[in-house]
Amino acid sequence: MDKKEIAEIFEEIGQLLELKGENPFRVRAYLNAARIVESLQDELGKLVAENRLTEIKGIGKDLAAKITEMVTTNRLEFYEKLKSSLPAGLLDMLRIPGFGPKRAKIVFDKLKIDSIEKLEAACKSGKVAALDGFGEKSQQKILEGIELVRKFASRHHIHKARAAADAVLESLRAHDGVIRCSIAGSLRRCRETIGDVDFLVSAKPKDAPDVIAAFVATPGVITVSAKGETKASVVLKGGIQADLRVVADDQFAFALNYFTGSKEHNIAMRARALRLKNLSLNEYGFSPAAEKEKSAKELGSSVSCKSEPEIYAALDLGYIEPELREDMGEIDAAETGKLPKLIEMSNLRGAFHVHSTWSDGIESVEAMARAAQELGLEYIGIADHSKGQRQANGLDEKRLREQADEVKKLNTGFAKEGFRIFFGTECDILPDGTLDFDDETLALCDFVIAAVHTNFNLAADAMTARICKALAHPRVTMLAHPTGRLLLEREAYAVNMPEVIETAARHGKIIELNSHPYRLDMDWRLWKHAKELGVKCAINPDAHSIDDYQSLVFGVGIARKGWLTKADVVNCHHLKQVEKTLTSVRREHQHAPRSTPALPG
DNA sequence: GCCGTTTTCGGCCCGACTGTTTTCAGTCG
Repeated sequence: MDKKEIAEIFEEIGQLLELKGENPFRVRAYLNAARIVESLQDELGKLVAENRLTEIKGIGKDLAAKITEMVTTNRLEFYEKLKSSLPAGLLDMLRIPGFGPKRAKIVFDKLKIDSIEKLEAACKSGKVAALDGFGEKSQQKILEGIELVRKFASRHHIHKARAAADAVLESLRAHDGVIRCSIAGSLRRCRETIGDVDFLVSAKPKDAPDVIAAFVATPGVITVSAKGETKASVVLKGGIQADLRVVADDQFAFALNYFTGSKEHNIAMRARALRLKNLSLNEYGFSPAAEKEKSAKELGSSVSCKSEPEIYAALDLGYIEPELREDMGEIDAAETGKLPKLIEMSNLRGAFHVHSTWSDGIESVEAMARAAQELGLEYIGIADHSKGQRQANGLDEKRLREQADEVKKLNTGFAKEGFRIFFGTECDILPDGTLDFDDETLALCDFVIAAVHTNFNLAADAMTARICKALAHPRVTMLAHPTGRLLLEREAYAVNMPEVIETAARHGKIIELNSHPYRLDMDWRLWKHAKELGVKCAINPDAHSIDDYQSLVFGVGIARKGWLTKADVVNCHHLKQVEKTLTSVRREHQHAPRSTPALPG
């Protein structure tokens, strides 16, 4: 079993134990282990062989034995027994908002309900309301929750959440009672997909009810799920859950930090406050750990912080950017001054992977170039589809030559303006790992982006070999959307990304960050891995229209999550440097051809 | 189940809101 499978099993064990009413700390240990295993950099087999699992914080003797069992035997007896002791549908029911493990256990014990369907039927017949601890309202809420699960099963793409959030934020800012306001939560941390949107407002206590009232009445709010004096929850159009918290202005920094999360980061911060300063930290401030019954809410913070940097400073830490707050080493780095200087939108000097009307884009090459120029970029890389993409009007050899001529002509004009169009292609990687153009044709290009657009259903091994073979091709400069474009689920594919990254490192190739606006979560830890191996990344928009350049923002967000700096991202470099990089990738391989990995079978 | 300048037991982060019950448990973030 690999890390991901083992992580999933630990996660499920955590939920199953919770359903059984087990010790919550035992539950947490499993959920924690799931996170740890998934983000391990070292090879699991190696750790097992060297008996080093228990060196990992959070993995003790018991969990190490379970991991070893899974790695060596491909199964886990404990898990199988546990799983067979409970009906599978119980886990499914936990997706219903407001319906947790305790209630799931009650309806199962009392009514033998083990699926969402049965739960729905029991609610409709009034059986759930009759249970101890339940009532009419609970029953109604469960029904509404089931409705929501069905309607909006998935998380929301960041760009959709951002658009919805910006509208709400604007109306909050316009409110007279609002002193400061901000987005918090995973949206502020730039996750690619967002479960719900968190808003934070500071206001005088007398204004709070009015701010809450205005929030729940914001256009775009379809239902109000909770409304109190300092907190409200609503569902926005499109099914995006949104929460608002109102705090006093001297609590704003603490609340912003708290609600930005992640939960894991918060836990680590609180533990640090206790350990180092004997202070308890919550969303209202710091308070002496001894004064447990009187929190910072009543007393005010014992250390005043007007902004987030001051909170980190109070704990002897440098400021940690929201994107890094995942408890993945950022606190240690902040303590020792090792936090990287993350890239900013303004660091981007160019954008590769730009389409035009030559294939399936909706603007001419010149229009895309002009738009990029207006964004302040120094260059773009045109990369239209290759001939295999018939439906996308992919270019054959003849048209590619014609397009090369057009770009050449445009460049004579642009050169006077200090702008450059690099000429390239988004060349299909065929199922066997060969490319859609021959070497002679590819030689027309300044750069070549290799991309998988067909045969998505290959097994992960075969897909990995296919991509690695293409990466080893001397003419290939970079890899496009490495786990597929997920706008349509069918364009996603299984692939062993660490191996792809290692191959890119070996051959000095660039990997495109998942800057496409329509992707689901990609594991940003991969980019930390790429950085460690010295792989250059590219923040590309995969732009088919001028609007698509907006997606560069998301690419920057992902780059920040991967702790990438300007040096790690090729299109943060200036024109001359990029020119050199592209030529050197080609030249290196002319002189030193490398063997290509064999395809399995 | 993990962890340990209290080292093999007893802690483990903290608070708001809801619904139900009348003092609190469950859920969520």
